[in-house]
Amino acid sequence: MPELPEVETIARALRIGGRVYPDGSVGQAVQGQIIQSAAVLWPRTVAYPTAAEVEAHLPGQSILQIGRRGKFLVFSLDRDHLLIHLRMSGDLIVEPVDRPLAPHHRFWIGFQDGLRLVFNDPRKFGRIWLTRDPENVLGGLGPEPLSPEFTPQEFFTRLQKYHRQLKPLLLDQSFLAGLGNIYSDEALHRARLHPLRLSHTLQQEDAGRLWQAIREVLEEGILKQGSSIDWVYRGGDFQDSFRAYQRTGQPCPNCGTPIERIVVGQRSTHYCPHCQSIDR
DNA sequence: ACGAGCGCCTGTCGGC
DNA sequence: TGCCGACAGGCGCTCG
Repeated sequence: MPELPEVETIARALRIGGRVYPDGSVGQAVQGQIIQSAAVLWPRTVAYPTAAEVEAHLPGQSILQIGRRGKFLVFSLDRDHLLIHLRMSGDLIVEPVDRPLAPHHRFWIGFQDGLRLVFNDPRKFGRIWLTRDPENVLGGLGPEPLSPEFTPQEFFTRLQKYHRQLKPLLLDQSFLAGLGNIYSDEALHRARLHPLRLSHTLQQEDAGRLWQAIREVLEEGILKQGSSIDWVYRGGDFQDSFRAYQRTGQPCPNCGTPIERIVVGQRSTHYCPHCQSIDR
């Protein structure tokens, strides 16, 4: 599920609790909990250091703070930082330790009061890191799109710097942290920019519209608690606000022209051929 | 400096 | 019904 709004939704739920899962149970907060045990069920889930070291180093540490950087969840512990990337199909679930382990559980942390935090990930693409310095992992990320440091002027300048198609550029986490396939298609549609338009051809006004559109779709996404699509229900409602993503053949909300689907960088890309013209 | 292709994985869906 | 390809919210790698 994981783009910025979904990861932010999960981070908030782990901080304050109250997330309702598909089975109707309600997840509790885990911020402040003391880790009692840790188990890695699929060793390749651990990107760094090793499954054995993760299991050895986590017990005894407290979860002081739960944050997000781009699509990474950041757990600040007494000594280390636990970083989790959900990739395509990962999710974090808080449940009682006496519940049987589900087939797609890859990693879990047990707490003193009988709860555990589980990393569930059917496709096994998700990764975790345990490191003293989170910058080792997060250092290459581009700006945080909802932060005050991300300004229209700075965005315009960096768009000029590259001669790249907008869609792959927006998906590049070193350019901007947090956008994925859904929110980049939605942002480009709202900004009325073609996904293959080259970044350096944007005028300041185009860049300003794109900057605004990115902030809008992310803020709306967070407000709606992310997008729920396909067979994995997540609880968010932003899918009801899609204007382009997965709307191939359906009318553009602006002009009625059928939305088209092309493949860019191996990813489905949805856009309105009328509103999002390739030439300015 | 770019974009394309592929691998990593499991599951769902539509067509035949 | 069963099989088979296309496709899925991500990203790191190689290759031109």
